[in-house]
Amino acid sequence: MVWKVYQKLLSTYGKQNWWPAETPFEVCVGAVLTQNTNWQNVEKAIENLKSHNLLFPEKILSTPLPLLQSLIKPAGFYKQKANYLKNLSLFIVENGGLETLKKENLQTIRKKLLKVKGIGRETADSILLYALNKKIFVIDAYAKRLFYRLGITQKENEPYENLRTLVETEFNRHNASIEDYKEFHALIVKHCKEICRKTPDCKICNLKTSCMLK
DNA sequence: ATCCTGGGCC
DNA sequence: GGCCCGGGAT
Repeated sequence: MVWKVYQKLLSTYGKQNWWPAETPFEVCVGAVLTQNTNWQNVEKAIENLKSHNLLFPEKILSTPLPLLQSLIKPAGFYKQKANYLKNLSLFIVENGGLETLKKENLQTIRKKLLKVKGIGRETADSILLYALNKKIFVIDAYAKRLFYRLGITQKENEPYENLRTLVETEFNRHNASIEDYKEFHALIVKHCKEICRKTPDCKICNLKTSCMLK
């Protein structure tokens, strides 16, 4: 079922080629800044950091907190997120940088990431998949909503790990690649932003034949 | 007025 | 489980 949804979304929208970023560290920063925030506003914050040449963990650490806060203000929740960015940057530096961290086992990195204050499951898995190229699926509010509406899940607030396991089990049965993991999450975001919104636009939805909403 | 690719804290 | 954080676009 989940695999068919992926195929349908892929043929509808085509490849998304996520994550939009120039470096793995930019992915990490974006993953934190986009927490409960429109990506449009995240782009403004990232542009501010770029124009000050701060998109490096060491630079984030040496930036005075008030300046960091003001630069990321467009992304909202700027006081907590400034601290989150410093926590994450410190973690990366202490682990010898992203390239070194990448060599470690997925579950080892995930456990360590989740101990960083400000890095929850979705943010950790986004970093693992898109910055460290690890095979793990990212669940977000869109995926929860979409799967519930399609009838794949019964509860609207199905626990994160249940959904992740659901997708990964089926994807592995189909010998899915890391690219498939990346594309599916990106496609879910695109579909839910444009069609399967809070108030869905079912008339123009390509998934409606297999959707419980109809 | 509502919504946005959540997470921490109680 | 509920509440708070928050600017920007619509």
